[in-house]
Amino acid sequence: MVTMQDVARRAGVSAMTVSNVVNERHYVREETRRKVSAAIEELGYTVNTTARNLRQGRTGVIGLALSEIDRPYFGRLSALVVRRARQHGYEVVIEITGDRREGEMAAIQHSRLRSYDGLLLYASQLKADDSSLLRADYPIVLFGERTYTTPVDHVVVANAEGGALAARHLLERGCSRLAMVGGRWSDGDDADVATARTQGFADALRDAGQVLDPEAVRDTPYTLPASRDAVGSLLAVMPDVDGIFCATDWVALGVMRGLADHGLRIPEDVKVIGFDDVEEAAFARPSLSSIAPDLVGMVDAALGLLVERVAGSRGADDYREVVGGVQLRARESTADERGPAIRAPEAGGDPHAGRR
Amino acid sequence: MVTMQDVARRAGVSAMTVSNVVNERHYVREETRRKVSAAIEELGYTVNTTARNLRQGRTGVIGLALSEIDRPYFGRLSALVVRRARQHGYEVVIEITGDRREGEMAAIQHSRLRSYDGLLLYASQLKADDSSLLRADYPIVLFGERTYTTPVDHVVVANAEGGALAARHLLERGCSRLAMVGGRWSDGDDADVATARTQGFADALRDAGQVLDPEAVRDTPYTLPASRDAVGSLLAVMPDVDGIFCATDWVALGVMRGLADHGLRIPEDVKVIGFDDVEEAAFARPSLSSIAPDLVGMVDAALGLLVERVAGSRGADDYREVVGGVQLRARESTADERGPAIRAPEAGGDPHAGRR
DNA sequence: ATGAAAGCGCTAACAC
DNA sequence: GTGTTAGCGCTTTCAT
Repeated sequence: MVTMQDVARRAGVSAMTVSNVVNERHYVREETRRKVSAAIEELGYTVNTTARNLRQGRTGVIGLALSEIDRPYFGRLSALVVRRARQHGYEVVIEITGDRREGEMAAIQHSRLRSYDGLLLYASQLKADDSSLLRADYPIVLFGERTYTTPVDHVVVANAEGGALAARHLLERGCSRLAMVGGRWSDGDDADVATARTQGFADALRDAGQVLDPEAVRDTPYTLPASRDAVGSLLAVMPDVDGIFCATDWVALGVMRGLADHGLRIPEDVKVIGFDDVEEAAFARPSLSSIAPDLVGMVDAALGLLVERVAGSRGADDYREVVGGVQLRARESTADERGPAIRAPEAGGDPHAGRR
Repeated sequence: MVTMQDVARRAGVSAMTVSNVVNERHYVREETRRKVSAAIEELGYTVNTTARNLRQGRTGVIGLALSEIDRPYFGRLSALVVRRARQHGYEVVIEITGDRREGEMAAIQHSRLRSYDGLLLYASQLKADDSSLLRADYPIVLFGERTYTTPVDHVVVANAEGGALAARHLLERGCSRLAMVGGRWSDGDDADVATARTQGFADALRDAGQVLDPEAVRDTPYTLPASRDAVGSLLAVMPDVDGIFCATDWVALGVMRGLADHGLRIPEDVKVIGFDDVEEAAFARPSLSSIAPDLVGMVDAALGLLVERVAGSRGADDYREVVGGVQLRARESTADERGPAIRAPEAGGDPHAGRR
């Protein structure tokens, strides 16, 4: 292994000068710079990041903890985080929590153990009781969940607003027997992704004079098989359903398959709308209407908050909440029989991020 | 920040003893161990991985370089790699190459710069000419590409065999006007994923007395829009196509959408088969027949090779090639009109990995 | 079974 | 502008 010392000897300077060249500090004489650069080239020197990090008291790595990586939404999220983090000078290590509370808590522990500089945590299962963990003297930004009781930086989709958009869209397209798959009724102060979307959906229906039958909200895991099978149990309690809001597009893909298995046509018999606007949605048959969150804006905000927190440039009591905007993308799966089907897909728009 | 020294003072021992406890070395007296553990607990000590790594000359991180993360196949691959690597005691940092040769070369450079302990590289664009890079005195395992000219550890899907399986399946199901989307004719010794699958497909057709029209092989990017649009150009040269082999399932999803846009029914008018067996495939409508590689076996093999290489437990001239097995998964998209449609989906089997 | 000394490769702080 | 000194937190080596 070639060290700075080796380069310094070769170039006839001190290690410090090599360091100055490597780090592009400006006050190095041009001639010296060239000598050192030549020596680096000849010896094939690369800096030892570990040593640099030890000296600087950082690791240059942030953790990204999420439920699963092999689902379109998380794939897209990861891609955005990795790219953006690198722009901030950080590498990203991915941690899989399996969507379990223990997994999410373990990620926090593990993250500190591994000495990441900070953690971006997609937490769906952490409850207010777990706040002590989040309070940790450790830079954490929560993503995708809203926590009311704990002071913690977090970025959240406008879940309730999205649910309301979906409700109004289905009503407008003539649906009257509405259901939700992947929904859950809130049972306290906390609102996770599922309950927030359900609440927004139910509230908007109520405002329109409709009541959402509790039986019509199927609380199923966000997997393709479970979502497909949810159709059967939904039809058992509501055989004449004509509009389904799915908590995520992934759920919707399973539901569409389930409806087909029951011989139901989309959108003629049942209209379907999802949430997340993953790329698959626009190419499914029929193309899937969806609520599109401003993922790019949210990732930017989250990393901004995390980097600030790591740098300590924000006070210990100064916590922020960023709410990502949502937009309706109407496609074939909610097309009105009276109008022409909308052809898929269009380019993504540029939703706005609200900041409080 | 709490250091070993702090713990040592608190427990009334030396730092070395704390180190011995932390690393679970066996020759520590039980009483001492308890004292130290208590001090660690009280002070909330965690080891500084950076310092440990500096001392041990490793980073504990391996790089995973792949084209894109936000595609089902790569999502699944990443999930497997992350889980398996952790079992070997490594974290994984993901690098996106964008499926460009420069991206792949940059990943190697970057990886050395960042001092990862090793690199798992999904390379599709590296040519034999770039062999010097791979020869680097740096542990690299190639994944998904076959390289003939360079001595390098690599793990590869049985691409040609998979292509042949697809060909024979389509023929067996009565197709006679065959095409391929996402295929590419080889132009040299090297065979990347696309050319290997194309070759296997074409060879199997030839063996069955069919000739694959060069015009019927559409070399399009592996994206949903490009794959959908490829259907139009394919129909222009081959209006009566009745069987399409898609280089990946992702391509197939786009092709299925494109066929629908042209009013063609699957499988009645055109049968479609993909490659990779991603979860979406089994839930598409119709469910997509696919060639399923033994991903689990391949990831195990790749990490095994990489860990050996990092540990230096294999000679500098001892390079291995591992070939991952493939299996046919027949589903609705290639169903025979004469027989009943096969209902999706079944659990994944346990393909065999061949080792040469 | 435990401790003391040394040093991994780098850079902050200061001296020249 | 460039060099010297010191030390980040840990573990290897060797002594006790």
